[in-house]
Parts: sequence; C-alpha cells; structure tokens
Amino acid sequence: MARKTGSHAQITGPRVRSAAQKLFARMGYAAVSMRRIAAEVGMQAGALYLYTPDKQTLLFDLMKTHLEELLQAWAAAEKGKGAMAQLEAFVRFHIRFHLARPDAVFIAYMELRNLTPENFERIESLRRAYENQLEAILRQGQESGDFRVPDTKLATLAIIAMLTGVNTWYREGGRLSRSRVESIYWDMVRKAVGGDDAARIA
Amino acid sequence: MARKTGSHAQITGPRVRSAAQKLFARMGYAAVSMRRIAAEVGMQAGALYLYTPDKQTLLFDLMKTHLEELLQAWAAAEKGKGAMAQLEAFVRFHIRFHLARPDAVFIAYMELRNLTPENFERIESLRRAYENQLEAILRQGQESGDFRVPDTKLATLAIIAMLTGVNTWYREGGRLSRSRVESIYWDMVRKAVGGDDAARIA
DNA sequence: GGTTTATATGAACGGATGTTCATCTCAAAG
DNA sequence: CTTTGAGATGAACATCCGTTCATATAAACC
Repeated sequence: MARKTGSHAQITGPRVRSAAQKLFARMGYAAVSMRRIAAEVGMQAGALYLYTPDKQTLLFDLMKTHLEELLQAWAAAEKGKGAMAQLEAFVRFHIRFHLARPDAVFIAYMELRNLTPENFERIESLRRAYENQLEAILRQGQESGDFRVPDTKLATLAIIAMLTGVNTWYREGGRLSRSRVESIYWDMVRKAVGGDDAARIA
Repeated sequence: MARKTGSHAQITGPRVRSAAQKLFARMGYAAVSMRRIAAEVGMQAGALYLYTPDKQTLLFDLMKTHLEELLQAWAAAEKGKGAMAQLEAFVRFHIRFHLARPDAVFIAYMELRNLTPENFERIESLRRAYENQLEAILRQGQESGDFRVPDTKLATLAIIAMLTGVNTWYREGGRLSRSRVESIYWDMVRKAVGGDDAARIA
C-alpha cells in the first residue's frame, strides 16, 4: 500500500496534489469530482485512494501545506532591523510569495467553508499566526514612533487584504513588473501607517 | 404561470431569492442543491421552477441585482465637492453598503467562477463600472494635487480590496462600531493616497 | 356554482457523486 | 523462474443532482 502512515507531513501524493490544486482553483472544490481529478493525473478514480484517504483530506492538505510554507518562508526571510525595514520586507515578501502560488492562494481563501469544523480551526489558527507576524511589526513601529496607526489589528487586516488583492488582477506579462508592483504597494502601505518620513511638507 | 416574462428586472421571486442567497453564501453555489433551496422556502424542488428558469439564473440574478443596487446607491449618495471629500464619501459608503449585505457581497466575490462565460462578462462589466467610479476620483485628486498616488489603477484596486476586506472580519456587537471602522479605514486610505493635509510635521 | 388560473406536488428522467473492493498487472526480489 | 506486493483497474454501492411534467389543490373571478 502506498498510503503514508505515521508522520503528519503531507498525506497526499504529489501528482494527485498538484492535479487537485489546479482543478480546485479553477472550478472550486465542490464542483470537482474525484473522477475528474483522476483523469487529470491519468488514472481511474479508485486509484486516488492509494494517495489520499478522502477528498476532504486532499483539500485540507493543500491549505495546510500552503500556510505552513508561508510561515516557514517568512521565518526564513531577510527582515532587516527596525519596524520600517521589517514592514517593507513583509509587504514585498507577501506580494512575491502570493504571486508565485496563485492556485494555492485562491484555494486557501475560497474554500474555507468546505472544510470540516475541525480542519477549519486548524487552518484558521495558521492564518492567525501569519497575521500576528504583521501585527507584531505594526505594534513595534507604533511604540517606537515609526508608525501612527489608529488600530494595529485593523491595520493588519487592511494591509493583508490589500496585498492579497494583487492576486486577483496581476497577470504575467502585464503593464507592470512584479517588483514595480511591490514598490507601488509598499509606497501606499508606508504612507497608510504614517511612516512617510521624508518628502512631505504640508 | 408566475414566471416574469418581458421585463429584465428581477427574474426570480423574492422568497426564493433570499433563501438561495442565504444558502449560497453559507455553503457555496455548487454545494447547494435545488432541493435544499426548496426546503428552505418550504416547498418541493419542482415548484422552484415557477420562480426561476434554472439554478444558474438564480445565481446570476443575485449578483446582478447586488451590483446594480451598489451602483445605484453610489449614484444617489451625497458626495460633497473636491476629490478629498469624494474619496471620504466613497470609503464610508463602500464600508457601510457592504457591511449591510454580507451574503450578497460574499456571493459576488466567491461565485464568479460558477457563472457561464456570458453571465461572467456582464457581472464583470458592472464591477468595472464601480471601480471606475473610484478611479475617477483618484485621477481627479491626482490632477488637482490633492493626492499623490504612483498609479491610479493600482490604488483603485488596492483601496477596494482593503475596504471589502472589512466584511471578512467585522461582526455585529464587536469591539468597534461601524462608524468607528469607517473612520479608521478612512484615515488609512487618506494617508495612503498622500492626502494627509494636516497634523504632519516630519 | 362553475370556471379559470396561479401555485404546488411528487414521481420520474438520465446521469454524476464519493467511496469500496475483488481482481488484475507487472516490475523487483529471492 | 517463481514469488511477492505495490499500483491500478473497473464494476458496484447507495445516494444525490438539475430539470420536466402530468396531476392535484385552492383561491379568484364571472
């Protein structure tokens, strides 16, 4: 049997995973059948159950892996010193990371309601952990006087919503390069948190 | 027969509409059966077809009505004079309007991929029309010198994503009132577009 | 009271759903 | 060359899907 047993890493095999990710993102979890996923991989529906216990686990695995990779990548990222540098690092990291994984991002935002309550809780706690990373930066900058935000929690949610929104319109080969987009968004975020140190008079 | 014929107002009857809206928002279009909607209204599945031609029209009608009401409400809103006043009006209007209709908003954002291509185009053009309202304000403020945005199109999308994000976390009876939320977001938007006229020194 | 007409039923249609399982294939191990 | 045993099949399970339609109900009109 091929089904992974003990470890709690990725339960689902990689070929099935990526086929499911592609289809869930394009058509939605509920609209994709196990037979359709199997056809994408090039096998029959029954064979999928050698690689995943069930459809729900397939979805949960995709979300969990995505969010764990997100947290891990941010933990490993160059952040610089001071709240201002860290906020810029976060903004650029968030856009870069999310633009590189449009399918995973789409699923993680759109398919939450198709998770069982227990799985939903686990995913939500991973998402909160990520939000806390940004909020910590905002609170630190608030205390140091670098930022002036009326409410760090709301600013956190507002910034993340704004940044993740890039995924809904960005297209490769479009008018703006990724790094140009990063810079434009960083400009808006920096000003929004009251961190526009220079170049202002009245 | 009850099915509306000539006019292109709302094809679907109101009781069926609101039951479908509730269920689509909670469980997703693909996961809700006509039988489930019928049960919510208190009838059998077959009777639904007296009120709507099919399931797809039900979804399309919900989205179209929502976006038309959005455009109409903004057209009728008090806007004030000058780019700054109009941007504030837009921010407050957007949050207020969207918080009042969480189900319709959720559906309009999450179920786009379940529209037929023709219906998708019609919905997208309504959404673009709304975005254009904000972009016009930003361009006007840019020309008048009230704002300094690096890219009005990106600023439009960024602001709308940020404002709509309120719907994902706001809960009635929470820490902040609606008007307090409006003010906090307006503060961030105003600063983001470089329109923080007063209260800044360095 | 009788007739029209809107409203609703519930069975039926062909087909799709997630999942299971006995069976088969076929490369590697002994 | 035989024996494994993992990988894959494809039929089968019970159930659900969107939609249609002949039929029933019941209120509105003459």
